[in-house]
Amino acid sequence: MPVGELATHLPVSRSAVSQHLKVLKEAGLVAEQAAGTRRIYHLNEAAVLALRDQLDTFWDRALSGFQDLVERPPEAKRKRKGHDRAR
Amino acid sequence: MPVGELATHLPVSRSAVSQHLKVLKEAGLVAEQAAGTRRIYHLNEAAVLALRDQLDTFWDRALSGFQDLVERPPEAKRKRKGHDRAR
DNA sequence: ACTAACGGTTAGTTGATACTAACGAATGGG
DNA sequence: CCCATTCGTTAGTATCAACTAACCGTTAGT
Repeated sequence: MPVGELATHLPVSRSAVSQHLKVLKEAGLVAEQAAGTRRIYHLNEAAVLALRDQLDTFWDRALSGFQDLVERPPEAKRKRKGHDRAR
Repeated sequence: MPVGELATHLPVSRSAVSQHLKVLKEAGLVAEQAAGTRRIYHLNEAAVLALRDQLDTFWDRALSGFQDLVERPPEAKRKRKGHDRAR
């Protein structure tokens, strides 16, 4: 999606959008293609999913670490429920 | 764990820890018990897990929303893998 | 060449966050 | 009562994220 169009959907200026997209691009979460004067941005879905996985791992470790810290008897283990996309 | 002890494990001042704990308490993520001059803080595990769930839901929606936005053909659905605590 | 459209970049502003040092209230022991 | 310990709170400081307006380079049509 082009920057300008993207910005029409958001409550901020086109310039702000441009700046955010720059950060996202540098992080590898979006990719950009030039089309004339337009810059078409695409989500890098694999990277976003990887980010999610990393956050998931972070949470797993954090919760595991907290469990150690308070030295409580371990509760019955609870598997994370699966999440299907509801569409 | 008492505030002062907690602070010895962290790279910030005791006062900073106290301030953070206040925010966490107000958010319901920790609970406090007075023991003399000491304040013993406990994690509110249920609340932390609920927060994680909410973040999880947020991500589900965000990813679902992004999928709509780019109007790509839906990929084969991938169930989230289960996470067992490795301990 | 001129013009319009697009978007990256810069400078400036604002508000939030995180920190430290210091103060003082509360607790408990001698 | 005095003293030491603990910790919440305040004031001040620094950093950073997020924003806007403006500028200007690039592209493409006439």
